[in-house]
Amino acid sequence: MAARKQKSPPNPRGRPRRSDEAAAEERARILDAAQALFARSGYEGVSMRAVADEAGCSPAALYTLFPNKRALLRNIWEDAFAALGEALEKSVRGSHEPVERLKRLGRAFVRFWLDHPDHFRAIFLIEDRVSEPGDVYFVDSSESLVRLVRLFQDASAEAIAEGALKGPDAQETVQLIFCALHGVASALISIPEFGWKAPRRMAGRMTDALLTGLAAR
Amino acid sequence: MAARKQKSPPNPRGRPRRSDEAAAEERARILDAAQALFARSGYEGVSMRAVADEAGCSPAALYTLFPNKRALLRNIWEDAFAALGEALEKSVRGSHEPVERLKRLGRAFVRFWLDHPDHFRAIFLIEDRVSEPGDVYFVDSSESLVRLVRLFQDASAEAIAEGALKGPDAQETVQLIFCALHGVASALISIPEFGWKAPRRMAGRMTDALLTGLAAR
DNA sequence: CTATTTATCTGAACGCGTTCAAAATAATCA
DNA sequence: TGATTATTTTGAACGCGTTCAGATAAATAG
Repeated sequence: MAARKQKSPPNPRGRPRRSDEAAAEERARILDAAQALFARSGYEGVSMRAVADEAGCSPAALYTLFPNKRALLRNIWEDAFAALGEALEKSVRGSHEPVERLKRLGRAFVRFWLDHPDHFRAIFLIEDRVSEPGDVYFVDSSESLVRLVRLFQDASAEAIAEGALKGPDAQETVQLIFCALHGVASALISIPEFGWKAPRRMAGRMTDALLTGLAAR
Repeated sequence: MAARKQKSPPNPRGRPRRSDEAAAEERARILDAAQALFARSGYEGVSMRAVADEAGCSPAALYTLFPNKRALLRNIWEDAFAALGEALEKSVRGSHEPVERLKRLGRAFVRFWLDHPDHFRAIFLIEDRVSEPGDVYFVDSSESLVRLVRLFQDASAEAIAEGALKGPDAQETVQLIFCALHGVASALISIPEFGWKAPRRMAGRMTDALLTGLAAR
């Protein structure tokens, strides 16, 4: 306990480290700049040089607060996850039967990404997103993401508890559903020329079939 | 008919265009160089400058034969698709029941990408893969890819014909299966820290559940 | 005040994919 | 032969993400 500031020598020499508040403020200014650029010109509009210009500092200065561009962009993802979470919650509002809830969540999940393909691309379709040692893990980086996953988890657990889905494992069930939905969004967005039969109906068909299968196994 | 060389004036002035054979040969040399570099040091080892060095020309010269880096890398994908096709064919060799065949195809499909994550990343997890006007479409760019998709299509059509899957649409059925499998591979590869319950069992669970659902609907 | 120490910031550089004007090349025409 | 013309090749440049040695800034110590 009291791990922070464990050792603060009473007379620090040299320039003092910038205060947490100052750092947070600067970080916020930079993130706002990035947000503005992303909104204005999409992912490719957000270059480190442009962000630095917008924030009024040198490109190199960004690297004192963020290890790399992806860390900087996490902020934008957080906003997207928050919006997705809202859309998901709205989709199940007033609906109580867990399997029906899962179906609605699935459709809303895919619809959200189809409506925000730039965000999906920036988040999932970039190779160097894979975590590096010392990096904050993707799935732990967003409060909203964690909460959003819980919507699926809760509905699955309930469905299993009342026998509407055959578990035994709620976690595995959730992961199957998530993979399938992610696959629909990913394939539709990243292979648009595939000749998809009914893009906007795909999520519904997928959840219906998968949940039927998970109920019967 | 006879659309090629329709108009070749008898006395062309200026330096003659390089022959088709010469162009093909040069293309092959460049692709070999790229192949070697990819095998040696993965995706990030394949830079246009490195390829040019290996092929003995200037980086700019590459752009007379390929519109961009991705077009150049399509060759490597083609090889991956060919290998995947072989793996898929091997997985259903000696198996005739169409639903069982689909299950085997599904498992083999995901297993292949999990065994070749670098290829998967290079092909699917890069944002600028999205086709541009005038570009050869991704799905049409590979003979092997087309043939591989047909394995799924044939099995699905058979399954529907004999009532083991409820269509009505074979194409849509295939697309659902493909999305689900792509989702499993994509999620497992691009979000390794998710805490997957049983990565290597996922594909089997997915195809079992999905096909059960598609049979019952 | 100056010297010292530490933290922060920046300009220059690297390799990257890509573009383009200019150079080199290879043919025909006179 | 040299002039002309079309094609290929290239060197230099752009903006990109990122790194790093050195400049600058802000505190204490004397």
